[in-house]
Amino acid sequence: MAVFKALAEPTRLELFRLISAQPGAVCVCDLVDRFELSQPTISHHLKVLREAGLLTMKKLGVWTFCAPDARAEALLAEAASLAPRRPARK
Amino acid sequence: MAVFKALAEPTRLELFRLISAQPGAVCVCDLVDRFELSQPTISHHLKVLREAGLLTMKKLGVWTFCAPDARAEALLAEAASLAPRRPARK
DNA sequence: GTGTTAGATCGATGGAGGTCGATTCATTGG
DNA sequence: CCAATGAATCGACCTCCATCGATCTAACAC
Repeated sequence: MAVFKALAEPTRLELFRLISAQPGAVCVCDLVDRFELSQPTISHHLKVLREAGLLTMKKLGVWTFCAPDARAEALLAEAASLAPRRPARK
Repeated sequence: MAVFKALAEPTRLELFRLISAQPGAVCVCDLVDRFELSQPTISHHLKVLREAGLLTMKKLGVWTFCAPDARAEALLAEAASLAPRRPARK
């Protein structure tokens, strides 16, 4: 369950939220501007999200764009399936 | 999103899986036997899961029993709602 | 009372990981 | 060619946390 480890970090959760909320792809340079963190740190977090199957990155010229991975939906659905079908007993 | 932090730890994920899979409540002593970890460590992980709203614990005599919290289903559903409705673009 | 057992709490330790500056690579432009 | 910019990688530092042994508390049996 790499999804849990990836989204357990507040910055990564916010990164994924931002990228998921955008209709199109987001440039990495815009993400670096939005957070008060260094560029290497953002790059590191994006790598973790990508390796978890949550993001895809596409390089266009000098810029790199991020978008939700197609597998993200299935991964999060699988995470939600951990919930017990039967409610908790007293 | 304390749920992500709680389930990011492999031992806690397995603990929650075990407890969720059981139809009834599970005794803490059985959990300590099942894992090759010390009793304080299991106790610590159960506390984290409980504070995240995933588990409830009920003391009966000398034993303490664990069961999924009623909020667990909603918490995991909220986590799954992070997925973008629109699939990723190229 | 004492002894025993289940479980929580405390303190210390070691490792994992988030962060940064410096560097390197890649691409574009002059 | 060289310079500049976007982004990744590297090394080091530092904080957080998983883990343990030791201790403490609670509940039961005697």
